[in-house]
Amino acid sequence: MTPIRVRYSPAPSGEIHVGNARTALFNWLFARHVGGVFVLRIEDTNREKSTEAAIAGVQDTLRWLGMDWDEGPVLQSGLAARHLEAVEQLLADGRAYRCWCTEAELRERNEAEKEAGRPPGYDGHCRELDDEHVAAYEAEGRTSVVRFRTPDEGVSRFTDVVRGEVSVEWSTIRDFVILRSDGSPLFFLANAVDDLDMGITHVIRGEDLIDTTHRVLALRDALGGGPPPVYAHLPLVLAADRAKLSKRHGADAVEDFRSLGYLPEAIVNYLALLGWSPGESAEEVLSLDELVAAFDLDRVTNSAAVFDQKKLDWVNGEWMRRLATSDLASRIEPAVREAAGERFDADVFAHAVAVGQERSSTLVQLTDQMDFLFVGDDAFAIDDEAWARLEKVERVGEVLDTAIAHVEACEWSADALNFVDVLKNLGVKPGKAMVAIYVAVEGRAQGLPAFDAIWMLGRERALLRLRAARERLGAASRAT
RNA sequence: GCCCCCAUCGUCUAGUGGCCCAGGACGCCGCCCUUUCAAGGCGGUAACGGGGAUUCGAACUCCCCUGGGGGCACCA
Repeated sequence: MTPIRVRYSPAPSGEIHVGNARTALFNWLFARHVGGVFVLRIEDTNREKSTEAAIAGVQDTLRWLGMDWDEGPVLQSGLAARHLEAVEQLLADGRAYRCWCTEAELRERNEAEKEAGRPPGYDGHCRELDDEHVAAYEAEGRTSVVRFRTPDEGVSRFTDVVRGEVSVEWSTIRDFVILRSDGSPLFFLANAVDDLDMGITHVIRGEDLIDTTHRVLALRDALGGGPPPVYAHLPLVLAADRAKLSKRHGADAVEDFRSLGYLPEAIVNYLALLGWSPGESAEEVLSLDELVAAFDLDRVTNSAAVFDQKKLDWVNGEWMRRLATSDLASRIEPAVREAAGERFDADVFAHAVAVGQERSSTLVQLTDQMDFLFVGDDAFAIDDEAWARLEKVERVGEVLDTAIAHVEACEWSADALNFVDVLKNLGVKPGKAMVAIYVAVEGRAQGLPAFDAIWMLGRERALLRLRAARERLGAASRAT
């Protein structure tokens, strides 16, 4: 039995888009599920659009998401000799021919085709050129490309695992270029040759490529390449407005979500749910291992899916809470340490992560919540909006006085610090009154639990902030 | 313009002729819990695009319409 082989073949022209990452994921999950081979192939035949940085970026992103590859990265540009050989073979067999038409000529005739109500595309002008014409073109100094001769009639069909029978009339597909005038191969050719040479058995990719399959399959056939691979065209990932997801919609690349504080576990989990489902009433929060075990091409959906960041937020929150606290801490420690500098305190940090873990849905949120701890007392600031909330608290002056008195006198532990009962005795609603404490101590109306915050800050620094707030309040009330 | 693909709650989806006056998840709304915000618990809102046909019976099969998406490059 031939081993199952799949490939993920991105074009290195930028960051990995989430839709693209989803394609990588489905290939990877499928390969791991069936014990096959996952090949990473970089489709860089378009040298102008490919960069070293992008090639490295693709690998970083894949690794960060938790996907590894068994072979590669194979750079398609390094396989040029073999591509050329295939072109020569097609030329010799009469399956392809040289075309000398200039860009201007093509454009002109294309317009004419449209006028005549026919589909635009190459008209076959150079199909049967005699030597005389060729010599004339060469004398003119023209350069040529190589075009593949597509059938004039008949139907091309293939069976897609998720789409079923897919077919198209050959008459609607014109002769297409497989070799540029500079001698470099195009996607169709390189794709067909490499899949053949690499023994790829399953091609899993986005639905936007479904129409190209006929051409690639015809090329493969002309090259004498045995039975075609199994095709599975995945539904597209769309933005909320049902258009193709792009930068215009905000975050669209995996790296964007990474810097927004999303966990790789969550991204991969969420992406798996886009175009695939684990089945009837099954748990949706799944680890990579669980996904591998559950994944099945048969359960791939066939209609486009809208990317919903709200659900990603939820999945991420689930993963934030699922992670061991120490693991979570290690993921943000470098950044917090760097921002804190001298003021960093390992014990305080550990405590902050522990109490922050269940109330944040992203790493950024978690980090932001503890910034009041590692900021210098002179740099500590309360924004206007938060201060307005404090001022609105009923009997806020008394609330702050009570807090100050309690913090000054109580035993030093997070439990003993709890002055909810004292506030009740004062006759104010703790739920409302505490807002003032949050603002005074943390600089914002919501954040880490207040008594933990005070404890982490230490008696001196907490009192400094509470007194400062009381003073500012006093000054304000005198002024009015 | 031509070609291809798709069509269940706002969103992701379950559903492959009777188990469905359609189930789950996110979101949203309400209540509870509560030191803020969350988290958590409980409950609620909400969908088979339209029209034909087949059938004893259609979300599921077929046809038409409509809608959405994709493709038609010397991009991949």
